[in-house]
Formats: sequence, structure tokens, C-alpha cells
Amino acid sequence: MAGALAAKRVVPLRARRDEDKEARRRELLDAARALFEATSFAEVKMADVAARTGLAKGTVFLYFPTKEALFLALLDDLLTAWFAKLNGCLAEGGTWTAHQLARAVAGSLEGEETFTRLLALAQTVLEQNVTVAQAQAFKERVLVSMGTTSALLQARLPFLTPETAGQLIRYVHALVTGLRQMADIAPVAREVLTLPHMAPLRVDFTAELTAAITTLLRGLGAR
Amino acid sequence: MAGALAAKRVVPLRARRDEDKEARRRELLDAARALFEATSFAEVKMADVAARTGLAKGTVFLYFPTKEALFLALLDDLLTAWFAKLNGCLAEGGTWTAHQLARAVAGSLEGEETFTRLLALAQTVLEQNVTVAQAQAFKERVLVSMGTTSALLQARLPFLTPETAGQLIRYVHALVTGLRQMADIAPVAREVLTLPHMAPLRVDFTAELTAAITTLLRGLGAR
DNA sequence: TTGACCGATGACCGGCGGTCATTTAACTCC
DNA sequence: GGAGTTAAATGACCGCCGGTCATCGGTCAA
Repeated sequence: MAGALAAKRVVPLRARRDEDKEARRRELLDAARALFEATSFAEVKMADVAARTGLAKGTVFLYFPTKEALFLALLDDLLTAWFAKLNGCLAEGGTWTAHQLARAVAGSLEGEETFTRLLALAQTVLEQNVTVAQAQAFKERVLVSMGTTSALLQARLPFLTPETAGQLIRYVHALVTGLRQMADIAPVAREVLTLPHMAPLRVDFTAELTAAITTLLRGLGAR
Repeated sequence: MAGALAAKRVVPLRARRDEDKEARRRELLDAARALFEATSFAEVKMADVAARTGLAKGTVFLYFPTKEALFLALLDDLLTAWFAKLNGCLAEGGTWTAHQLARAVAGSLEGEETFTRLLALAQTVLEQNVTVAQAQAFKERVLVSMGTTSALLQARLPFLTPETAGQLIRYVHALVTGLRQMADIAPVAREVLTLPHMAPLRVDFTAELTAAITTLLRGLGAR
């Protein structure tokens, strides 16, 4: 019986090597992600995360001191991955139009619903029950990624200054979290928005984000 | 002793008339608001809300079925009040410049931190544990206020169509919730952002919102 | 004055995040 | 390969909090 379980395990029962600990950490993050994708932050129980990896609840807390820390770590991963993806898109080509850039940004967020949903929780929920050190580590990483992206934006859109590029990134961040909340939807809200006269409150995330970024860029001087 | 308490009471010990019930409801909303202003949604306990009004915890649940319902009702009030305030500003004058309008909107949110903080929680937290009926009632009211504001916006900025006016409102909503999250800050985040090199992540809510709206309007055709 | 209604009460419950003494897998050394 | 050592994993346990409900008693009509 123990053998059957061990056969399924990628990581040894006891993770003693740093490499195994890292793998276990990943298992937990993957479990948290899967559960979050199916429900919501509030509905994901630490016991469920543990069960999904075949571990005991207490074990989860050996890897992450709090539930918020677990999800902030997950956001950290997703954010880094997304910036890499976006920077990959921005690396090619010469000068872009406003619409091209807006499409690229909005497109890079396609299929990243988990990331944007978590991003919308970052300041209001995740940074509530976390150590200063962890919050700082997270923000350091954001800073680095932002710097790279800012440089690439200026290469694609020559009329941008370092100042306006930074502004643009902040606006986009704000729009992404804001629009995700409007588009995203608790099940209850989804039901309400189905009603015909609620149409003005329905938001298509990608379309709306593309339009908003295009408009912003035009306002900043793009043609 | 009971007399001393009763002397403080605006509402009779037992609220039997509808008028008294409404007053008690207000007391609870005010208490929730005061506590939320001092801390955060997660830190406000229903027992505290009760204690602050001199009532028992169970009584709060006679007026609001869940914690989320209480705060959604509070948001409902604040939202209605803010729309009224904004519409008041927009009622005067003829044609405005982009910057004037941006100033008006951002200015109307000055001192409304409680409102914007709650707004940022609306979809991710408050609409989670609430009946469909309550969520719908809330959204109905948003729709009505939005309609009025849309009309006033078109009067102040003649280049706006009903379509672009609606777009603008959605963008502003997204920006407000997004920027509030970036500017607002859990205590932990506030400490981290104090570090000098974190400057690019610091956000001045009013300034940033004014700039963003101005930029958007320019992108929509304002001069 | 009295009886009935109904708002207020607070002890109670279930569930969840988080802890810690104990267990035991995994590695080391002889 | 057996004994000893380390520390990862365990799960019973705790405190807290949102939410419930049998009971109490204030209020008012008759």
C-alpha cells in the first residue's frame, strides 16, 4: 500500500535534498493553482491542497508559513512567467503601432486568467498575512521585470520616454486588475449579468483591455 | 446601568417601527465603516461591529445575513453617494477640457478612500457570499447611476458618443479599483514601499488617476 | 394589568488556519 | 547490513470566527 503510493510519487516520501524540497514546493504550488482555477481563494482550503498532493495538512505549513504566503509565491511564479512571455513578444520587430502593441499585451494575457485573478488579489488579500521579507522579495522581482519591459516598450514605441513608459505600465497594471474584477465574476455575479438589461455591465476582458491600451497610447502620442 | 446605556441610544432597545429598524441598520453600517476605515475587511469581526453599537453579535445577523452582505450594503450606500457627488460636479458648466473633467472625477474621489477600497473588494470578495437578489439589487443601482453619469459626460464632452461614454466609465472604474490597490496598501506593503529604490512602485492615487483619465480622453478625441 | 408578539440575546456549533509533540523515512558510519 | 542520528512528515489539537437558534424579556394593544 505504501508501495503503491510511493510509485505515484515523483518526490521521495521525505524530501531531504534541496532539489527534492524544491520539487515538493512545486507540487504544492501546482495543487494550489489547480484548486484556485476551479474555485476561488476563499474556497481553497489548506487541507485540500495537502490532500491533493497526498500530504498531511501540517506539511504544507513546513513549506509556506501562511495560506497567503502560498498564494503570493504562486503569483510570484506566474508574474515572472508572464513578464517573460510578454518580453518575448516585445523583443521582435521595429516600430509598432498603438493597436499592435495593445494586441500584443492583451494577447499575452490570453489564457492567463489564473495569473490576472491572483494579481487582482495581491494587495487586498495576499499581502495581508505575510512577512515583510516575502512581500519585499515579491516586489523586488516585479521591479526587475518592469525595468526590462519598460526598455522594450521604448524600443517598440519611440515616442515613449522612460517616464511615460513607466506610466504606461502602471496604467496597464491598474486596467488589468480592474478589468479582471469586472469581467471575472463570482458565480453569483455571473448569474446576474446574464439578464439582458445588464449588458452594459458585461465586460469582455481581452477586447476591453485592447481598446483601453490603444486609447491610452493614442493619448500619449501614438498615431 | 441599563439606563446609562439607554441614554446613549438613539434607537430604542427594541426596534419595532420600520423607521427604527432602518436607523439600527444605519448604526450597524456606520460601525462597520468606522472599523473598516481603521483596519481591513479581514480584520473587522462581526463581534466588533456588534460591540461598537452596543448590540449582541447575533443581532447583526438579523439585519445582514452574512458579513459580505453587510459590506456590500455599505458599498451600495457609498457608491450611490459618490455618484450623486460626481453628478453634482458634472451638472455645471458647458463644454469641458479633458483635464478639467479628469480633475473633477479624481477630485470627487478625494476623501472617498473607504468607498474606493470597498469597490476594489466588490467582485473578488463581497459578491462571494451573498444572495443573487442582493447582488442584483446592487448592480441595478449601479446601472441607474451609470446612465445618469453617462448623459452628463456627453453634455460636458460633446465628442463623446453614448458608446464611448460607456467605455470611458468602464475604464475609469477599472482604473479606480486598480490604482486604489496599488496606492492603498496593506501595512506590510507600505513598509516595503518606503525603501528608496521602490519609488517606481509608489503610486499617488489622485495624481495618477487624473493623468490616466486625461490621457484616455485625449485618446478618445479630446484636445 | 395582562398576554402575545417579536426583536435581542449569547451560548453554542462547525470549520478552518495554524501548531507541535511524536513518529519514522532516509541517510551515515562502523 | 545493522544501529544510530537527523529532520521531514504527521495528525490530533487549539483558538478564532462566521453563523445559528432556543430562550428571554421589552413593548404595546386590548
